[in-house]
Amino acid sequence: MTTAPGSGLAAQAQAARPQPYLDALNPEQRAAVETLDGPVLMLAGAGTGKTRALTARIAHLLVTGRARPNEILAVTFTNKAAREMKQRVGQLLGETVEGMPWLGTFHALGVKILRRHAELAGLKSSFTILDTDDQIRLLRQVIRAENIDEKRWTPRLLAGIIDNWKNRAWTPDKVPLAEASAFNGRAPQLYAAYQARLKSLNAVDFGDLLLHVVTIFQTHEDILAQYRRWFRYILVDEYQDTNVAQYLWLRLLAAEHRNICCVGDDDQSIYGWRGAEVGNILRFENDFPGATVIRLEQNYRSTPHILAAASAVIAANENRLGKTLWTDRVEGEKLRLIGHWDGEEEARWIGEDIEALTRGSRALQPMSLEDMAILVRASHQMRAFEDRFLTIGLPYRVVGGPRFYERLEIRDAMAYFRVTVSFDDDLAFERIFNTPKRGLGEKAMQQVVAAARAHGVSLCEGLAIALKEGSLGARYRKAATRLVEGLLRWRASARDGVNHVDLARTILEESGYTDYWTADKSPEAPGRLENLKELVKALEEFENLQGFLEHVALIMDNAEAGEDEKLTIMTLHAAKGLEYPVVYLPGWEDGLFPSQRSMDETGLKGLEEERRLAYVGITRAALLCTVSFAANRRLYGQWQSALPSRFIDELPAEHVEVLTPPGLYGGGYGAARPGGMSGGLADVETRASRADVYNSPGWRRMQARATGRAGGQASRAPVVSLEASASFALGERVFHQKFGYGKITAIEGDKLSVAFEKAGEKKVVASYVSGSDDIPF
DNA sequence: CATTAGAATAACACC
DNA sequence: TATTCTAATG
Repeated sequence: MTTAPGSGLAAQAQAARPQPYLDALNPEQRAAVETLDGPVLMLAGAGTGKTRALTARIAHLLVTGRARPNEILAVTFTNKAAREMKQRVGQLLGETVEGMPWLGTFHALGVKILRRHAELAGLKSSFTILDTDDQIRLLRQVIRAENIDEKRWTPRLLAGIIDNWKNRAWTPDKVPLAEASAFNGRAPQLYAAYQARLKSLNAVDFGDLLLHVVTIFQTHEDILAQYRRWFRYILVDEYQDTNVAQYLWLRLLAAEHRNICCVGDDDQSIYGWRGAEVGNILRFENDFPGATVIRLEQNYRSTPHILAAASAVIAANENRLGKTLWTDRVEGEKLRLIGHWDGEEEARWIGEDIEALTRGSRALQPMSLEDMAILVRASHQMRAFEDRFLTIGLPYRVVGGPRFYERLEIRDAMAYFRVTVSFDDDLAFERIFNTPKRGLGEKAMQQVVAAARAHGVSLCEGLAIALKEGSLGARYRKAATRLVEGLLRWRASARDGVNHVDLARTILEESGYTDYWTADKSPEAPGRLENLKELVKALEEFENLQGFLEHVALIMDNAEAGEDEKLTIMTLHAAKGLEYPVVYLPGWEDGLFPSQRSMDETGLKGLEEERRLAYVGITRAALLCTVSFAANRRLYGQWQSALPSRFIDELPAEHVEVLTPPGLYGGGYGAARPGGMSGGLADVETRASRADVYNSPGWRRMQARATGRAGGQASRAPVVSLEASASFALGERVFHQKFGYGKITAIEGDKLSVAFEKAGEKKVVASYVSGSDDIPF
């Protein structure tokens, strides 16, 4: 039993220390900082300085001696946020706070706790964390083992289901019958089999990091009590995005002292698909009766127009607590809206606009690229921008795109490290077994599996045994022996304390992996070698291989430390919690944003989440926010056309400046060009027509089309084709991307029956067919 | 066993 | 369109 440190005398002595960090706070923030005891719910709108309040609160806890750094549990949503918070607390206190060991994401904290009590979950404390890729491969094995058709019931689907269950803290035996219909009712059984496989691999997936810890807390009074004593104060950021498992975790820990402070904004709840429950935030006062609720509503980030536009959009949501953000700023740009013919033009326009801003345009000072961000709904939108910016040489950085650690060569290399660290890691072993190619194929693997099964050991040991007892085909012996010897040698080196960076290099060389890529003459080979070098370099920052592997599993954000100024491209999700002076929000088209899938799957709920995403996007901007959409976009190499997002209708006209791009709606006057648009006569001259555009027949027509023909005009024809009628006539000769030419034999609504010349009679959706005379060439 | 051509399929967001 | 999977061939 430790006595409570920081109480009594120490606290009094320290209370006298200066607290300059309080001066910078408004009354609400200050209340949030100084109400230290008991439950506190901070409802903090976008840009209201909640991070400032949170960090000040931590500083206050430390300065007043209420808690030591290691007695505060602070949960953030992303690793980036955790880093930033650590740094800002350090700044407030004028020194780096050594050790806030319990400041991190739920997952990072989960690992930490689980490592201490792994045996209670049937694991060794050296367990590995599987990434999504491994998870899918493992699930495929499980599905195959049960003789289920993996085409109909895909591993991906099962992964989603299990993830969902884990988010709700359901172990296989706790899955309610009513939820168990997928996979012909066998999903819980598959889930159980999967958990068993994980255990035997000494591995966990992301969901387990929470689930196991909750289970341990629920079943081991003593351990829970220990942590309750330990974490004297609990802080939770982005509370609106916590799922049930996380909620239970927090409630278990806070139940006794109730010193829990949750910060959230129901309007920024954008992780419903990951099991987040906005209900958690709405229920807070029930869970913690007598909670102090503090609202932060003064926005320090955005100009009035931006704020008004964002507020108007979010106001369309039914289910919200309701908040009124205000600002005492007066001046500022309106939100800009612009439509484009296609995605490429959108990218081109944004590129030019950005360049104009760096030179100084509009009423704004020249801007640094660091101050600008393009926020997209889906990561595939990034490509058009990357292509464009590469050609014009505009430096950019992608956050959260295809990640470094997901590349083939990096995953291969890491698999080698993983097996070296843990021979039990069958998944990694499978990966390296014949990588690089060493003549050990499926047959060889089967023999290894047989040996491993017979002795009840891992594949790696199975291979060693098979070699020893001679059950491995003669043709495989040479290569297999080399592999086993290599692994043993590397393992021994690791044990002898050989520097892990050198060891990594050795592994890559001795395994033949580096040579493999050196010998490869394909154009991407040099890049891959380059990446491997980078990987080895990255190891330097860690103490050993294991530490590195853990880092990689949890921290997938590539926080590239770049000195050069770069523009940022990222998803809306990744942008939460960040702010930029200049923000571009491209791709506001129905179907893309709001995403069709989101609406199909969860209906109104999904739509409202999309709308919150729009709100998050707009509120990232401090000075200038530009929304854009494209009439046509390439999807899977097919041209698709779309209507402007319904969220665009929700932007109040008085806060929006509609720009007309060259070439659309018959526009094209120079005033619309970036660089040429700064005030002056042109502005006055075109204002009326711009407003008209926003309310123009063309606009209305596009709206009206929502009910009419949807999609596909494959033609690159001029703008006029937007107006061309799309109706088809019986007997008309048409062209289809896949089936070629054919004649229409029947029409039902938007479905056509077509007798194709090559493919025979097919039913197709009208939008995939074009009249044969406007085929693009 | 490896290579290859052709087919299938994919893409919503993240720790 | 770009990647991945499959079956057929070397």
